[in-house]
Amino acid sequence: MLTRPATTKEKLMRTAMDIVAGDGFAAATTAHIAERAGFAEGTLYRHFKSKDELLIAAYRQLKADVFDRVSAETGNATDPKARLAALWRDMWTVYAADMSAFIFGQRFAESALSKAEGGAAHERMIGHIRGIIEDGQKAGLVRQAPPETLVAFFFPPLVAMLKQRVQGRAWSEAEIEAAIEMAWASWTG
Amino acid sequence: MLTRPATTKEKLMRTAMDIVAGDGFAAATTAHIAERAGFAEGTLYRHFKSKDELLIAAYRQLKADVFDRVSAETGNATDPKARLAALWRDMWTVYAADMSAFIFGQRFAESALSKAEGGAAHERMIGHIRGIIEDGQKAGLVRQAPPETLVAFFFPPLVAMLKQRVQGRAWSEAEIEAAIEMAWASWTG
DNA sequence: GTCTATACAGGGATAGAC
DNA sequence: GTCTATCCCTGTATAGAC
Repeated sequence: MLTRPATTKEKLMRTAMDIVAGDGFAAATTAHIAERAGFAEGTLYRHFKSKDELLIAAYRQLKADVFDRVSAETGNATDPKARLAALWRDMWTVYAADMSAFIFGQRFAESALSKAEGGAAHERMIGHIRGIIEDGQKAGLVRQAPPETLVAFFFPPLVAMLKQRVQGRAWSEAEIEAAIEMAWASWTG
Repeated sequence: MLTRPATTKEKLMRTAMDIVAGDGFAAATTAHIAERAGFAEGTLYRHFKSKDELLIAAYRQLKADVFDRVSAETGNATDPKARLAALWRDMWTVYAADMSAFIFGQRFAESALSKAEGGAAHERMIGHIRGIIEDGQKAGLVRQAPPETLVAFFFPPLVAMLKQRVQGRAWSEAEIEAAIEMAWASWTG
């Protein structure tokens, strides 16, 4: 979902994603998706049982791709702070390079479809950072707060900054550096 | 929008809000809204030009109500840390008491309608916390980072914790206290 | 202000030929 | 696998009586 779509199925998913990101779920009609992907409407139903299934498949694929990309690049670092920084930068890089994917992910997560999806795709990413947190707590570097709280000071600020980037806010390297410092400061106190 | 609806107009807005919060925007049809509010479908159009206008009006009203409630309670505190804590607690109290309003706000903000709304309603709340930040920076208590960055370590973690609350996560007083400490730690380093 | 009835368009999904 | 044609239903909005 992050690379250029090759198959018809991928093209349909990618197109749906772009439409949702650009004009919202209401604009993502089967007619619109098929037309913009360059296929007939009937073709869509040869690849997906329903429109909702198409959107859910696109979301799952997106999350899987992001997870793979991020966990492939991170992982070498040893101390918790370096791992936090690496994960932040990886996610930033991936989403900044594909704002359409980022916006789609946000919108999907707030839609009623996320109920049907279950949220399993997102859980893996949470597990990733939980590992960093728990190692840091064992080493006595990270404060003894519930992991959920610590996670709330990692992803949400990152996402908020990406959202501002969508609106045109340019972030310098120094500002990103500072944000990572702030996340770490919240973890350590 | 946070108190019990009195007029027909308010009843329609409140019902629309509850439906969106419960089953998403797709479920908020004019027929469904009118029926659940106890009116005929045609009545809706005596109070609003369109369905979208109804939803936008509900969002604006909600944001205005939350802003009034929060700024009425906060304001007495003097030092930045106490003001941060007071604002956090106020917002927590308001939204925790009305999860439907909270979810509607989140969903609306990620919908295409937010484009038409403009985001002015949300800006006032941002302005509120910016005041705290700038005073803190002048006093040399808060780090010299861009206010946008500091805001990203206030609202987003708070919202993330409220979202978990919606999912059934119970937060103790001590945990909320700790979260406020973490927000402050991120601001001071 | 509210209701009933209705017009009208648009959207999801299927059938069947190629 | 893909396209064309089509069905049916739902959703928005209006007209007009009470």
